[in-house]
Amino acid sequence: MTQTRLDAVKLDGTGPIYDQIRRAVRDLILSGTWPPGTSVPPEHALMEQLGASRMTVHRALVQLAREGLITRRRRSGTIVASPPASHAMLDILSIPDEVARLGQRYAYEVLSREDGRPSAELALRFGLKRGEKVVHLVTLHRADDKPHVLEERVIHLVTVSAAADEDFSQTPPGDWLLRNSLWSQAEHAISAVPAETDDAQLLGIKPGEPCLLVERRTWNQAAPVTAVRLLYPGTRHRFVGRFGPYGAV
Amino acid sequence: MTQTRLDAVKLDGTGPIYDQIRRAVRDLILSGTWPPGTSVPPEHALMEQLGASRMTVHRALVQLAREGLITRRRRSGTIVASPPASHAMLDILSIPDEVARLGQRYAYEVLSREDGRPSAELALRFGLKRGEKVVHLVTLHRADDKPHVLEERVIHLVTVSAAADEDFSQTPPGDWLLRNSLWSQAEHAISAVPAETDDAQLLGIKPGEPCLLVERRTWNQAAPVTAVRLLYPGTRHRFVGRFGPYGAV
DNA sequence: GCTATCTAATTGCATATGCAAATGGCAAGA
DNA sequence: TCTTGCCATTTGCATATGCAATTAGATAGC
Repeated sequence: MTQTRLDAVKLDGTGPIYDQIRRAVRDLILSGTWPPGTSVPPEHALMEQLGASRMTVHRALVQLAREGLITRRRRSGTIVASPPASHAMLDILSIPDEVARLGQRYAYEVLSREDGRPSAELALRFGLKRGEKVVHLVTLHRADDKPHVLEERVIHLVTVSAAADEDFSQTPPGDWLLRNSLWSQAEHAISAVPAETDDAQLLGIKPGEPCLLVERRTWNQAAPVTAVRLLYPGTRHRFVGRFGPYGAV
Repeated sequence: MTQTRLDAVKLDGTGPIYDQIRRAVRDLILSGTWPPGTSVPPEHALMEQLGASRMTVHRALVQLAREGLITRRRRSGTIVASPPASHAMLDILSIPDEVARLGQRYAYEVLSREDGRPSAELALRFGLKRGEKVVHLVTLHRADDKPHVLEERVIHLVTVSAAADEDFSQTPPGDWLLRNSLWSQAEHAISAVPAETDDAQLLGIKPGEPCLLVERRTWNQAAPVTAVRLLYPGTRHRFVGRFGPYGAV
């Protein structure tokens, strides 16, 4: 359990007090200053430190709890929650988990790796600037030995410098990043494309067969972290989501 | 502005009072008793009717407002919100809106319609029981005159009986349903499939070209409402979503 | 050592109170 | 008629207070 520095909580004076508190704590969590497992100061302490009433502090923390950033228990106190490993809707971030959920055996291999500045073609494909140093990886994931998804990824070394010293032989890059990087925003797009000849061969399908292409880019406070293209054989794969009229269920 | 019957709000005695109030109001909204636009009684009135303090009523309503079920304005009061026409992530429910967002001109035509009990093939495709009476529609949506998406839909008459008397010449079935039916749950799946010969011709592409297939089924309290298959030419279409580590942004 | 009991820390909930902010609608005035 | 200003209604926010529920950790008893 990490020690918490109380004076790290700073209000900015704009908007309602409860919301200032909420944002202050949220920012400490999202910035990584208070990593998952950190205990958040009790309402009492925050109340004194900030000069607000307990109910006001309470309101901020209750809201953060509903947003899933913290978990609270009587007497035990409040701790920073771990981000959910997989995401609602269509975004399952861990491919090993995804395969396990299908009840199949997972395996993967790194097909290629290049470090350094991107080639013109690579920069174009992932929208990189030529100067940015990246790790470029191609990985094939298998389920019960059959090709499951082909992953092509760049990792920005300026944001995730540790990636230079990791060989990804034990942990696939997506899972490694989940544990070794922070992200605050992601964007992804899904489309259907025909398989290129090379990719088709790797996936064990015919060229031109439909594939689901998931492209995802991830940032931490405007700094790029990673970008990935996941190519799924379309006839074998589908994304399922469940929701209600006012939001995800 | 619909008149609101105050005594419709009934607490069930289980759990915190603020949550009883929240659920009571929520249920009145989701059941359609208070349709969108209805004005919710002011905090004062609820406070007296329920014998709770204003702050407790307030807490319930504030939470419903954050969930998007109601909108509140000082002095004007609180009204039931309209369900968002389009949905976060990948689910844009209104195809006219989707096309308008691309800055293109929208048009559509109903290619076929059959009412009654489904054929064996249709029942299989949509997972229907043979006895269920449905409307079966095939609709082609165009953007700037080019085929945009091919829609095949069944509407369950037992749940949406008004569909029998609607010819869908003015409003496409998806939009008509948004206004003329209630739903509480939906499930959708996205996959990539090759275009069948017939579908390819309608969409103006070659047979076997990749398409994005969105299959969505919708229920209201366990009763099926509608099921739809949307076939998008894959190379022209993509779904985009944006989110953060703890949920949609 | 093990168990039952107690204590106190911490969050959860509800109430009462007061003031602030926004604004629909009325009234007065031009 | 049109505009301006005022008032009453309604929600928004913050505080103070008190008690309930949970439970980690200490203590006492065996």
